Amino acid sequence: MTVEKVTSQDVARLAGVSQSAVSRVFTPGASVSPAMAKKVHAAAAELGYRPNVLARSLITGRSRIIGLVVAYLENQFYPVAIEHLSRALQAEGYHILIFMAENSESQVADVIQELMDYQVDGIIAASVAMTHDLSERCAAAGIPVVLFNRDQDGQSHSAVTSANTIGGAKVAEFLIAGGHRRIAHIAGWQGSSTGRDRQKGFLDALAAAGREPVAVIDGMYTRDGAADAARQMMAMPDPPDAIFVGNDHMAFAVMDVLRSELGLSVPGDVSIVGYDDVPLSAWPAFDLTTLRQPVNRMVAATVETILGKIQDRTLKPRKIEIDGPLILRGSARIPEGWAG
Amino acid sequence: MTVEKVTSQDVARLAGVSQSAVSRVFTPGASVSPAMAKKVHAAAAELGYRPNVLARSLITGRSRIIGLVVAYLENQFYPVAIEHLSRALQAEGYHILIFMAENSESQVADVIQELMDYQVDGIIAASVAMTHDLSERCAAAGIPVVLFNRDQDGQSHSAVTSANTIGGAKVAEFLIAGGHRRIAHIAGWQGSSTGRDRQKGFLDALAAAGREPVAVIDGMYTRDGAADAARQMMAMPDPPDAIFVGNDHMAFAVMDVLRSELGLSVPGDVSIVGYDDVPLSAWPAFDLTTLRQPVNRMVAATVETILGKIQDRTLKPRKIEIDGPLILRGSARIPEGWAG
DNA sequence: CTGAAAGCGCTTACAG
DNA sequence: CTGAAAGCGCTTACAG
Repeated sequence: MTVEKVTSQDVARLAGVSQSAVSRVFTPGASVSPAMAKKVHAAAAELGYRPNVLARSLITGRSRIIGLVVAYLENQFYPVAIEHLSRALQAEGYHILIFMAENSESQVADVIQELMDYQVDGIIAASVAMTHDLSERCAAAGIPVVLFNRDQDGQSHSAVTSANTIGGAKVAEFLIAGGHRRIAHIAGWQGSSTGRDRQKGFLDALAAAGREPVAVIDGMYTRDGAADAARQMMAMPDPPDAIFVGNDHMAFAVMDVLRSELGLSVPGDVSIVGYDDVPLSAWPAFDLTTLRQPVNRMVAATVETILGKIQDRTLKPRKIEIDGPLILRGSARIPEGWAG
Repeated sequence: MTVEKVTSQDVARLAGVSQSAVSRVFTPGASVSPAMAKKVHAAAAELGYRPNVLARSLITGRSRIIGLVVAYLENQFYPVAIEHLSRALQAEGYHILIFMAENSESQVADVIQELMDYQVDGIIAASVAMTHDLSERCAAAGIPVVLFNRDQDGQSHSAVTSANTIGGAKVAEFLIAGGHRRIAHIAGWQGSSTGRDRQKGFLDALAAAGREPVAVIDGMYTRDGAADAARQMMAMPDPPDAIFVGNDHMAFAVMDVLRSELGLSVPGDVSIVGYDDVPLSAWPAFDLTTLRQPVNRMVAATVETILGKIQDRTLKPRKIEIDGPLILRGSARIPEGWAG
């Protein structure tokens, strides 16, 4: 079992042409005569030659690799996003080098450093905290950074999110219109922009209607956090009759507590609304009413932003917010004549 | 915003040493005096130098990149596996270049080819079909291949699976012991080794007990396939009182049909047993009895196998089967005094 | 231990 | 259009 690396030299020799000619044949847009191309392709096919992408990257300064940093995959939103991101990038000739990181500053910093060692052309950080300093370092190194489903202060990075504040407000209006009297919120992690924005939009819209939440607890984007919050709320003397939960992943945990643990009915006793619209939400077992984050459009915007910046370094970082619809299902009372 | 690439030359100049010296300081195990190391580190820190991994790879012939090919991420088993795989490989200084592929031979062949262009040190194919020819090409190129959660004929690749035949048999014995009279099977995709092995183990064990399944339908590992199969089975004059479903992902769809669509009770009317034990299975909404695939051990075996082969090319490919336990939950009647 | 030199497999001006 | 040459940023024998 011989491990023979076939190089452009070998092909050149067999085809009886120069090594540069071989290189040109495999460089889109380079000028080669049809005769040359034919000879070279024949020799290449015979030897099974393909250009070494790494060697090419060393010269061109582009690796066609995008680094993706992601914290955890239990929330189905992320696998779905990764799948879309990966396919979209592949279609453009790019590939994803994936790094798992704890969502801590030092971990993320280490990971980004490793990513830079690989000479990635760009970095996508999905729901992961980046310090201001870190994103400036990337910018200084000419590596575009786009935050996916999270934003933070600073102008050195781009960010793509759904319109979280508006989304939170939509849920509030929907629950009010549904005639709910005691509305509560199990918030997304308040250390994240999505958690804060959804909560702000929700509470502001409530206030605009002269209403106040009966309870607000940070669910930390975890099942345990959400489940505990649900137990606390339902143990109140006057428990809520509607809960807006900061994402679907937590909403499932809340429904589990209400139905399996407390024997309550959803939406009979409590209406539940989530945020994301992951595939699971449509399954009959949950049938969750939720504010959809349009993954497809978020991914398209992310890919366009990062590739744009790679091709034209002078482009300014931009913040994109994409509006999503409320998806009506069976977990929350639907106001009569509701049209959104 | 200047994009300055700092190279070992720059560091050498600043430190007043040769470029090779700088290289040695960043090469673990190379011989350098403490004084030299200190000078170089100081200069490197000042300039923010880090070695270019791509240039290094060109010489060493190792990229420290592992290609991962995966078909779809809706089944939660895969995100979980990717997360574990990624973390385990990161801990060893390797990283994952991820490729999504349709599970078709030509698509997979294309993807593998691209992976080889990136000079990956090894390839992990998760539940994806590889032709014999393809895995031989990788072997010829000196790139170890390990199939994760799938196997097929041929000795040119390694494979890590759970003990699927034994697992299928365990489920059969459990359902028989539970006193079920009409046992059916919604099989995993029969084009896959896992689907075939689980079915074979299940049917053989049934036969060994003098029993026959009342129905066997291929669920294709999809929600739709499984849901249709469930509808067909429940429409039989004498519907099953127990169904072994080829994986958890399908089992959820089956439970949705039984409970939400047909108004049946699980396990009151029908016992359901799945295969995988994804995190979702433990959620109260499903509470699914299932044969666990020990992801941690499967991942550990995969990492060990592929890194072993990278370090020692003479190692033979190997097939590893890892036994998993039946996890008892509420979706299937538990035989009295059952101890496994 | 250290430096000068060759070379990994390519791309890309530069002549012709 | 084509070839000879330089060079991308490193590692690694080879002398000293």
